[in-house]
Amino acid sequence: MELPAIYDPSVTENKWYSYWLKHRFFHSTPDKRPKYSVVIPPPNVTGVLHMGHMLNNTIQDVLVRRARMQGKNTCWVPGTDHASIATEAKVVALLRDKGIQKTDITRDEFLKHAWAWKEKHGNIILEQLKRLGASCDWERTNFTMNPDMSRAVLDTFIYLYNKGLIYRGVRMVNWDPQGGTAVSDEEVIHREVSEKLYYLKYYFSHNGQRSTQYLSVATTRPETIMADVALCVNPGDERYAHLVGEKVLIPLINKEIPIIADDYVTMDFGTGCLKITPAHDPNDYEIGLRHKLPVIDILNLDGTLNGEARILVGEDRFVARKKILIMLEEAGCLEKEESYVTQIGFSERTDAVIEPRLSQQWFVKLSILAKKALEYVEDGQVRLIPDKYRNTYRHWMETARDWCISRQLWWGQQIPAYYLPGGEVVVASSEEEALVLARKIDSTLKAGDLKQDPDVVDTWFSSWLWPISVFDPEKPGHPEKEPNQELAYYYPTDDLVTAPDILFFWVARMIMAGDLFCGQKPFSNVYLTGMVRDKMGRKMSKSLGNSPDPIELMNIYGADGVRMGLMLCTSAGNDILFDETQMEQGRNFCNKIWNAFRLVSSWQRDEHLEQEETSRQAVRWFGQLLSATRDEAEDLFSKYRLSEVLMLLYKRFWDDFCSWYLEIIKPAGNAGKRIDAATYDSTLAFFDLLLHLLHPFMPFITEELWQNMAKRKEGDSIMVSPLPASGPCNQAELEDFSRLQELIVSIRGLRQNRQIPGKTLLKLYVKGQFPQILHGIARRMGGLESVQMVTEAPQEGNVYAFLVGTTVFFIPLWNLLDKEEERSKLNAELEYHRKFLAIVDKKLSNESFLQRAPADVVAIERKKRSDAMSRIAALKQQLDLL
RNA sequence: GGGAGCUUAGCUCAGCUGGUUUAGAGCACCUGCCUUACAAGCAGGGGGUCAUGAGUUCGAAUCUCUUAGCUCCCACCA
Repeated sequence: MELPAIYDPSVTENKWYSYWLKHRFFHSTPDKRPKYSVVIPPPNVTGVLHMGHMLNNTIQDVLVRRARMQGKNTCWVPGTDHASIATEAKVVALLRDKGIQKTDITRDEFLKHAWAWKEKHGNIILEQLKRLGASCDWERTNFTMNPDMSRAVLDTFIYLYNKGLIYRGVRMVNWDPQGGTAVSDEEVIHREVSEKLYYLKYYFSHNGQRSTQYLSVATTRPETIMADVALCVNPGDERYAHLVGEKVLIPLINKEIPIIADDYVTMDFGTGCLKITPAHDPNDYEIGLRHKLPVIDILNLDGTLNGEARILVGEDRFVARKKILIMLEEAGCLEKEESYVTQIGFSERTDAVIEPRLSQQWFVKLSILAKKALEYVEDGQVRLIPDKYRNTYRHWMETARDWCISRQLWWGQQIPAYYLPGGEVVVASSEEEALVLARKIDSTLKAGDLKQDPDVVDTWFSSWLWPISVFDPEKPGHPEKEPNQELAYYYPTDDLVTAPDILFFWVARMIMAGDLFCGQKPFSNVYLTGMVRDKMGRKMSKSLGNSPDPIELMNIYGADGVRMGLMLCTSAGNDILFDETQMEQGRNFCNKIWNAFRLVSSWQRDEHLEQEETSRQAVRWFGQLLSATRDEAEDLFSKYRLSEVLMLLYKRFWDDFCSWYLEIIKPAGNAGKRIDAATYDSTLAFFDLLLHLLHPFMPFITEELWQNMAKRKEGDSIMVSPLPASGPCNQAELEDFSRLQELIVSIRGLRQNRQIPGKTLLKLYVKGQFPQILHGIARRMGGLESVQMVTEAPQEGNVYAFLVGTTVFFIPLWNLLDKEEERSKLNAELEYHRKFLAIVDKKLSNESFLQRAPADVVAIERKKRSDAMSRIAALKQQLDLL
């Protein structure tokens, strides 16, 4: 069969993916084999594939495919996350386009729209992952809002409530006015923003009358002054001590508020005088509690001002700020303003400025759970890769505050709490059960008297169960229940691959849930990927337009090319700077592999041909090199140094297999395309092994070539074929061979230098060590007519002499030698070795070195010394020859 | 404000518990080649006072501290 010179991924990738699916190679059910399991970090159901997913899922696929090839029963569970806030926002926007307001329809109607949307768009990202080659067990595809997953969430809620680990309370929460919901502390992103600090005049009040004296107060939020309930100074502040107890008037609305004293206030910031706005600032709220001050909330849920504000009612908070500044200015209450850089919280999901808001929410007590979850990492049961994240993890776990889990949304699991007409609450898995509980409080209650809490739980409250619930959805909330067969087999999972930004959101909480319900860790290793950034180190974002479309990239470079490009430059925990030339390198490598195959497949295996000595030696060498490579790769894998594994294989394939091995055994021009059977069989075995080693990284091309290199049956696949055995490895022989390579490189350099064409055969004389068995290869690769061992330099006119190791090689060059140039080159080399010798000598003449350094180190130095000396002697001799 | 980490060739990074020829790789670069597998290729080559200053040590890219620059995490001084 004639193969094209350029590898075309588009004709192979689809073909083999379908083939794999058809034969259910990705599917796993429990059996007697050791297992390897991974759960995917479920991408948002609204999501489309971006470079972060590409990296993350390529890493998972590499680990998963490798485990599968090792004969483990391998299970990679895929699925998506319902992502309450993001999805709800999308559906709301979609409805708005249709002219429907969320407030105009019922909860059930809204959810119908949302599910319809999910059915239509929800699987895009999973389909895209198939393009990448992800070997997920698609028969297990899950969704965090599937009925049994939701059941698990509710059971968990009820269990924790009954245990006293979930409570309801009025707290200052992070309110996202755009999403219309509370969010957890972790979902608030702080960014530095240039703001203004406004100095406002609060005039003293004399029985409600404005005095001419005032107190200056600095604030960044002048629109909240209507919610002020006091001014506050530090009790030790002499400037203000006499004023405590006096009253001032709020500008514009002239409401009288007291001056109080509290240690919280720092004297040297601003004016040392703070306005207290309990409803709109967490610290003020605390102060308000201490001083029994009222709470005046002037904001609506959407961030507009309400009637309590008295002025600017209905205006958005930021519009109100602009307007009130003008009003303050006009009223003479704005003293000055200055630039001020401060941190402001933004919603992770909607990017709206977070508003601290006092409200009734549900919380999970984290202190006990966090302590347990910390232990798993501290004692090494859960390994973080790289382990620098242990510190970060510890810090968070030690300071974690309670987790606000209620969200004022409809898309998600509705909180299983039911309110009695009197305000009491019962928690139960259904309205019927709730009624039974409620009747213990009030026996007259009947169906319909109870009102379910309208909120849903935080999405992470379902995804923290993911590694458990995908296998046994009945286990969460029921620690006493026996695990089902699936959970018993697959749990704990082996590796989790995720980004460090959800270490606390997700990873830590999965460990908590794992401990709570299974008494065990959910996974053994957490591989934390870096972030994919652009070439300039910027985050990829839609607004910058620096985020390439992965599908488009795969169209250009092939899935294998893109996978390779990503894997080559990723090390755990380090960000990767995306550069398309890396994909190009990946594509080029595919082409290299393809063409190596073209070469090999053009040969005719001939039983009657005798194996040449050069081929025999090449086979011997490369077989040993491959054994060593397997061990090295194994070691690197155990350390999760995936990019280094790939680089190792890249070099072995390209440099050693193609540039050396194949070039040596390649049938010479006059031999036609016939090759002896022994060499041919070994070559195919090597190729087979290399394809196996490369398969986890580049699944498509390796399958394509593996299928083509021998007769295969329907149902065969490199994925499930046993790894060919490899032989022993003799280090000394490998070293001999690398000296042979050095020799040939020197000869090639000489040719280039002297412009000696490849066809001109040269004579080589050797003084020193050079194994006889390698002479043939030297002749072939160096273009030599003879190799001869000598004890002295040959007397053949101009002789070029050079060193490899401590062996001296001579090549007669007739009239081609420029003696002057040669002499200066030799002198330079001599100089180098003399300097080197001086350094070694200095060490060896140092008494303390000899006394304190370990014996083997001293021995190495002695060896260096004698090597350097023999080299110097050889160089001197060469100079004499000239 | 607190904590963690990074700084090695033009770029991206290895260099693990200090000692293996006075620092390694890939890419990029330079030179010569369309040599019948591959120009997405072949052969050869150049390039770094290991951010800074000091210390520990017989010996430091590697350990300690200083300074500078970057990154991330945590923290709501208005």
